[in-house]
Amino acid sequence: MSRLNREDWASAALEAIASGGGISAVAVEPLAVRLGATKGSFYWHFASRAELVEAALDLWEQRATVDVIEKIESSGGTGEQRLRALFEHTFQTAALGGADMALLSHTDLTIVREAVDRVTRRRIRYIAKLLHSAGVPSTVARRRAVLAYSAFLGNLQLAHASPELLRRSVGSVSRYADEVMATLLSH
Amino acid sequence: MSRLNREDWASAALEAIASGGGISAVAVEPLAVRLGATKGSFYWHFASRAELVEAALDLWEQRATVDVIEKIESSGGTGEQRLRALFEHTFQTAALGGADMALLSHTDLTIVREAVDRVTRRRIRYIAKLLHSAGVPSTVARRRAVLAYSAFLGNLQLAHASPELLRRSVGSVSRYADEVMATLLSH
DNA sequence: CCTAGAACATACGCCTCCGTATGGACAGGC
DNA sequence: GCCTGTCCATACGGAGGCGTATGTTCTAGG
Repeated sequence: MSRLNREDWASAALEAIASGGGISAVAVEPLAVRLGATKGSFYWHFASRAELVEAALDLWEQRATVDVIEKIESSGGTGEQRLRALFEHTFQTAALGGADMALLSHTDLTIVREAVDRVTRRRIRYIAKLLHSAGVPSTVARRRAVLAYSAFLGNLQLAHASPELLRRSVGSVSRYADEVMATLLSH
Repeated sequence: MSRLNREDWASAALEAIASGGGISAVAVEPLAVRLGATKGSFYWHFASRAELVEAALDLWEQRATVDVIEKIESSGGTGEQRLRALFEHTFQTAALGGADMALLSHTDLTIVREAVDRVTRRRIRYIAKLLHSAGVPSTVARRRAVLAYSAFLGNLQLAHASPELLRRSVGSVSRYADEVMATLLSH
């Protein structure tokens, strides 16, 4: 393995978070083993473990909001089509265990709560924007964006803790997405 | 402090979980300090830390489902009135940080996931039962119970990580409960 | 080549927690 | 009042993780 840089460590930390371990999986020595390095390397690039956690959270914030939004935005289409694409993307990536679930689980830590809060606001704001450009009045759009995101979070939680329960009661994912879309766009 | 028994320890452990610490807050030595005792006492009542976690989860399962359901059931009233009472109770206790949020955050641990799964099923089953006795056909009642619970979970999550966001977008709690009730009982 | 600094390895002290071992205190039965 | 079993304190060993100190390799520039 060649030499490592700051982002290699941050990326590995984020990966560790996403792999179910949560924040406590961001431990210097295990990560060092995983990267074929030692603590000596780590403490060259970072001043402390907290700094690594912060870097991993920054990385997550970027990938979970900015990157997704840019991808959707560059795909063209109407507001409604983009909204559909966003749901599609969300259900796919969220289902196969991104870091979202793991981070939502650690909002007792201030730094995590702040990052989650920023991501939440950015996502809701974007959903509201898409709803608005799909014809929903902006004040209503904001309320519904919050509700939609809340439903998404609950669904994510259920999918994680009781997957079979969800499979039996909710039908296919695409049909569910259609239902949600219809509810959000109704007037 | 007089002598302790098994439930004193389990109760203290559950309290530690509810106080934001999560499962990792169930540590023998800190709990011993908090109870004015030592590890010697603990390891008399329990064989291991895992056994304490299990006991705390059992206690939570009892208080978060059976006790609540019994309380609602004994309060009398129609199915609709009981449903309203359940929501009232739920929003109140959940808001001021019960153990729910902390436990939902640790479903990576098998024993927690199983307990959460059982609680989830019991709660959804009860909601469905109330909906049914309020006139909703049983199959529809079950689907809506899942959706209602999912919305509850998402709301809980938002309330925990971004409380002000929620306060601004959703109006008063009672009005929100009315909206949810109306949606669930519509046909 | 050779040197300076960047990148890394090794080894250590410290803390926190788990679990064990063992001795003591406190009750009730006789 | 003493004895047995229950309940608890003290003391220890071990593991894992953080952070530091100090040595060692790699790499670019001259």
